Amino acid sequence: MNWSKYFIPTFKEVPLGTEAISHQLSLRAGLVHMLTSGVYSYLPLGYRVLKNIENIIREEMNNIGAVELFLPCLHPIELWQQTGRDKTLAEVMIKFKDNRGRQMCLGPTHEEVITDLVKSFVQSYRQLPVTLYQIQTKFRDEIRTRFGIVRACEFIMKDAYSFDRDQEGLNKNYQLMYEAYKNIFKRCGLDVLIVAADSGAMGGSVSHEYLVPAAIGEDSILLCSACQKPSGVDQKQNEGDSCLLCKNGKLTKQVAIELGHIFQLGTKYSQAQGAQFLDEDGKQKTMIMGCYGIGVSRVIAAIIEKNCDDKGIIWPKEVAPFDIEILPISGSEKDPDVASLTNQYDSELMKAGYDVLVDDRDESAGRKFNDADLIGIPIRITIGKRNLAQGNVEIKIRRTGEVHLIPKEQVVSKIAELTK
RNA sequence: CGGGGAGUAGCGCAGCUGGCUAGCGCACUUGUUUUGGGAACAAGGGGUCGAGGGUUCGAAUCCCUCCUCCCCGACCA
Repeated sequence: MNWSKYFIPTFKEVPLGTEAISHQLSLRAGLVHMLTSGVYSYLPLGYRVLKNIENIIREEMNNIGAVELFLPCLHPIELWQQTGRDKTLAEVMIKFKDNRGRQMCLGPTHEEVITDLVKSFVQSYRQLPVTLYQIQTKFRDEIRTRFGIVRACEFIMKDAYSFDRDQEGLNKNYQLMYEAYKNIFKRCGLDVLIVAADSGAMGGSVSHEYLVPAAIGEDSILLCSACQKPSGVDQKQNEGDSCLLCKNGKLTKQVAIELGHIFQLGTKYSQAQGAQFLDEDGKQKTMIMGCYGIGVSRVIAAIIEKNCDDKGIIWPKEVAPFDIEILPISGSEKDPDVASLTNQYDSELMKAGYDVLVDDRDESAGRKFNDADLIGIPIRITIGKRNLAQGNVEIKIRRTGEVHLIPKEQVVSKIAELTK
């Protein structure tokens, strides 16, 4: 992919009215663009990152037997009246009447829709358990948006729902999700803390939050000053208490971003909406539900927040918009050697399965270097006359800053070695 | 919704105690020279100064109302 033909608007200046580093970098690196407060476009580079995260999620969901589907975001209000959440979620719900006069809303979440769907098709215990998920836009009329895509009115969420015939089945599904979530965040390059949480307006009993400690966090948790772990299953302890786990440290308050939340819902929705099935013993029973959410777009902000330096973003391998950036030094494109090596590496690396971005713009070297640091592609290949005079090409690792001067014939094999 | 900050070219800003034709840096266009860490020169293009009203001979600048964006709080998954 040539930079000149892609759409990557980068900025040197810090955008007005931004404080969070992830907010600044997501705008400066041309990942997203604000339409109005809390509403963002995903530009090609940001969209690639989003898709990479989504695919990690898909793999891990599919791995535990969850099945992807796609639910509508346009809902009739009657559906929400069945559970009473037309009232409890009234403040965040975006409502309007359509041209036929029907009261509609844009889905802030999908428990009602999925329950309605599953009850239409599942009548027997033989059809259970079922776990379905989607990756979709949610709409929430936030009173206050925050830090760009961290808290937006329109955002991408992965939400999964499990339906079981009994609590034992739910426990099993819950445990599968619990582990899958750990894998997802790990693959996104994030160290998450998992804490038992209040299930709030979602209802249900057991619930866990996946949090990343960061300056821009909205949730506060108690962390041990010594072992850096959350205070365990009991968040009722107060700041300053001793850590129950390592016994060495004191608990201190730490803000964190909530990226995922899993809930054991029980029968709150299935009861209200009449989602029942005929069990083996011939009795009608209510389905037992769980729900499992990840703020996909918010994950991007968290990754940037935790993976950057003063020059820009440092993408973790699996979510990077490109694997490799080839940077021919300005002016030297006209140099036949530089040009042919650029093309050669581009096509060989593509054949080897890498996503390659070539900065083919006619810009000064400094400009290209700074943009490369800003958008944070993990590996940079610099081809310039200076090193080429000795037959060498430079490979630089964005995260560590380490530089390898490699004979030009060995570049592709060196990349293979570095990415092993 | 309470408190604070901000809105002047695509981006970042100056100008604002009432007075020249609204400016600077970056970006953009054309040309020439450049090219290993945000190049140089020259010539250009681009503005309802957030909106509306008021005061005045004259308003980006003073007054009033409103809108938008950001931060803190409250609220929330």
